[in-house]
Amino acid sequence: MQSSTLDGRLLPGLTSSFPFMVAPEWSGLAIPGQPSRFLCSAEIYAEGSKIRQFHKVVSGTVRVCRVLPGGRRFIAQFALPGELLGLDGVEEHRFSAEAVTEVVLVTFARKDLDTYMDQEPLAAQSWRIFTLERLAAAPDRFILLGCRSPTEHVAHFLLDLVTRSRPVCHLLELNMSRYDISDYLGLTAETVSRVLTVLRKAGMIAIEDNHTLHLLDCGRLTEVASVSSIPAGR
Amino acid sequence: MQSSTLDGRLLPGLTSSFPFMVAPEWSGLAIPGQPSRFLCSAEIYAEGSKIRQFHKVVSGTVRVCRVLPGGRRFIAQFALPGELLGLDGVEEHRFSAEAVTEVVLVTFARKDLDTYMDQEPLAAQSWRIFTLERLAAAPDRFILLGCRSPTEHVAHFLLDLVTRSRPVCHLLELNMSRYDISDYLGLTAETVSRVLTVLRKAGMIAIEDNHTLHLLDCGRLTEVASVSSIPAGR
DNA sequence: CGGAAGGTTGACTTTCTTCAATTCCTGTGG
DNA sequence: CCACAGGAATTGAAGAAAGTCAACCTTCCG
Repeated sequence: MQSSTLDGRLLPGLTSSFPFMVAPEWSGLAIPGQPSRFLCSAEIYAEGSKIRQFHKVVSGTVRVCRVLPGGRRFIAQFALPGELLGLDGVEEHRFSAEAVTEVVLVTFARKDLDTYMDQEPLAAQSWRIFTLERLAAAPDRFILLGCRSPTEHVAHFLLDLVTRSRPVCHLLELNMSRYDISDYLGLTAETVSRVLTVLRKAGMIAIEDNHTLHLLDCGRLTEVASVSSIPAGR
Repeated sequence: MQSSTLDGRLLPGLTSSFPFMVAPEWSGLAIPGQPSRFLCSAEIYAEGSKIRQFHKVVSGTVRVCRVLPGGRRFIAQFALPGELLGLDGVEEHRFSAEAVTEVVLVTFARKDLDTYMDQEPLAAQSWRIFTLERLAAAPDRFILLGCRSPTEHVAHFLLDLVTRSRPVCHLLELNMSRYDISDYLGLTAETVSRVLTVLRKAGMIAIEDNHTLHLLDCGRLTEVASVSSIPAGR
């Protein structure tokens, strides 16, 4: 899904399963020097701040979120190792980004993006692939948020996380709190907790501790995750 | 929002308030001949079909939708005049597109996109602006779908539609049915109807007929539309 | 004129949230 | 190393809100 072919050659693209690497066609845009480090809970950028850079997560987990007028918080994205961060706006950030764990990032200059891509056709192409994929992926989340049952939504979330994490075994490291998860899914922490309990009692997952899950039956989880198990609507 | 400057010159971009026009830097990619016409309810493309083209709406309204496993339908997008259509996938369409009214489209070849943009820096840049804007806009809908109250969501929908329609007066032509609206907002038609009644009784809108609304008090509508009027959640 | 589809309204049910109480971790200091 | 404190997580009971079902009304088109 992530890579595409050009002249029969594999295009690594901007995001990659090797988070610590920057593809050669992008290295010219990376800001030189050591990757930047953020402690747990540190703010990476603030909502409303001018966008000067974007980042690639080397290690750790980042939450991209906003506090809504009523005081409620919504998390737009969890950025995992290998994924990009900081494209949540055109001129200024429309969300803030915070480190869920300790985080290491490589940084790219945003203002040089256009001139850089005019000179680097490979970079321009991998950027187009990346944006098109992301654009095409957004409606899936629309569906989850719109036609969600909490169970479907949580199950999908777990499968999504384990797919995006490198070790595709049954182990799932949940770095974020239940509150983070609920603010990402548009639910309450209580509901998330209840759903996890149901899934555990049904034997689909095992909860080693609050931040370590085992996905015991991915087949059944996938079934549960497929939207609209029951409801009618319309 | 739509246009950006390059060398002090205004970049019209790919989408524009003049739906019948194709910006000069894009004309080379447009498939020559008459714009294509679709009757009301006609299918423009099918879910799962290979993506060969994308379109710009000249006139009419298009719904981009998918029928979910349980039989429920979800509408990912309403494409209005001047807006683009057919970017709902990388290799194949992940949604189908249907004409809500009679629809006229101009068509672009998808396979020539990469080579074309390598030759046309202006086209490449307006494409980047477009995709970045769309990418940055997606989270707003996440919030609406996730933290929605039906009232907030419907009010926002009305304001969004009237903004995207040319005549920015208080008149709003609703081409789609209540079912379309509900499938777009992740609600039921009954709920949409109830909310409209509430807004009407509160004097914020007037319902001339089922497809013609007057937004009488956009200020108050905007207030209502701002997410999280009341709820706590976390 | 009549029928079918779309739209509205009402009563009822289900579901999630809310509020509250309890338990479980984690990290800190004695 | 253990005790303790504070936050995180779970669980339960009650309440609110949207969905479901059903009836009725309206509009549009043959």
